[in-house]
Amino acid sequence: MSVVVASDTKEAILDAAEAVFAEMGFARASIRQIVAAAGVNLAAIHYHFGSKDALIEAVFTRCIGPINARRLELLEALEAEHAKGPLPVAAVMEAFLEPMQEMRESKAKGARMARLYGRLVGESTEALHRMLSRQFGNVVKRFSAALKRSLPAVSEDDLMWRFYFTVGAAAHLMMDPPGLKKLSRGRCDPDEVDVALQQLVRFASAGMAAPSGDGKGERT
Amino acid sequence: MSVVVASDTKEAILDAAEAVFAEMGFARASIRQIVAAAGVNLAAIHYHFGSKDALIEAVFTRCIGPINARRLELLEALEAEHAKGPLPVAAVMEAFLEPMQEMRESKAKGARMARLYGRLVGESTEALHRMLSRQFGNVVKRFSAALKRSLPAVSEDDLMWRFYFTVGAAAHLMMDPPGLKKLSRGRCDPDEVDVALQQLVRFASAGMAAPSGDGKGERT
DNA sequence: GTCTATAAGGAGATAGAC
DNA sequence: GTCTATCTCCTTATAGAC
Repeated sequence: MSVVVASDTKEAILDAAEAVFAEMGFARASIRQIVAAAGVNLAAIHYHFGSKDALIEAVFTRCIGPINARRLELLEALEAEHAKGPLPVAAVMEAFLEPMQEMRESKAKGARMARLYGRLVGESTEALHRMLSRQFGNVVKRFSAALKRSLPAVSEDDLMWRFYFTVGAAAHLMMDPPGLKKLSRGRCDPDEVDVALQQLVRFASAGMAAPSGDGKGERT
Repeated sequence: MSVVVASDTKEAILDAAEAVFAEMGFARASIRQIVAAAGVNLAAIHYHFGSKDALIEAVFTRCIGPINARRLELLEALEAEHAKGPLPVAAVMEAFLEPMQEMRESKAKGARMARLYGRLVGESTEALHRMLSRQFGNVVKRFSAALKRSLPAVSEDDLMWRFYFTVGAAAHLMMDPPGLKKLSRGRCDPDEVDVALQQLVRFASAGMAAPSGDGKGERT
């Protein structure tokens, strides 16, 4: 009853590559480590993917695709729910941030994907940059429009800046959990994903809605 | 009148290493590229620093040290100025964020250091992590205390989370200027450092002062 | 302190048998 | 599709002359 698993070794390589890239970063990870982890032959990577760079792209797409799909799904549900009234900014931010964080809940694979996700932003070469633009273009467009609807008083440029800062905050959280744990001496634990998500949503929502300093009157 | 330049080649290596690391990342940069850029011999790096890892640490320290010193300086000036009244949160955030951004103003070296700074957070190995903790420990302690004074209504843990998110947003901005420029189709330019700083300070200040959701009533 | 020369190994990629 | 064997290149690091 084999419905075809699309080549067993190809999937094994992708799984192993995801783990190794997440742990080592793209540059330091070697294809020899990956094939060892996958239990396949060295030449298999070049047979199935052609090169290490192509493998990186494949892992990247497989990782980020479902997250972005889920983001758009949540946003659409949100827009349907609030078809008439205003779109709460916190809900929009949660639709963006939760799919990334919820991956961390399924312990093994989640943690790996989270680390990988952070690396994608951090270790940006020109090739990775082009991929990021391609993968995120639609998400950015859709969320920008939603945020514009949520916060009509904030200019489009301001929203763009703030959305970008939010991505940075989220990426930092994904990439570097030990940092916060150490600096807070254990009191703040990014591995408590629901707490982390709540903190991030609150921070980002407030940042998004910040007064635009067209005048000069900001007040704490 | 040589007042000793602390070994000419050592400085040349540090300068070149800073540039190469900033451009390539720590892992992909090779010491051969560095000695070529510095115009010194291959063996000089091992003579002066011992290993590539030690060179990374030296470059890191030289890069981050003045920034953190300036941060503390600005914070102390701020505390002196507001000895009695409350400490405006936006001013505290600016004291933290401006030294990093102002580096970018001196075009050549500034841009390199900014990129390097971003990489330090992004490309974190365990060794780099220990260094980050060491270099940032004092800064975090001092700014946490200041923020606590600025925002007595926000819990210490919340402040810690939010400070961490701010670091992520700033690092993202340092590391990945093309990302924002591309996504905004050129409208938002991180190379306009004063605009970028203003945007970041506003976003972070609002995020810092976000309502702590002790109850459940958040409102846009 | 600075150099040349080289050691010793890891990297990505490939040819060709099975 | 999978394997072995190997090619070629580049890496960090070091030994030892000057």
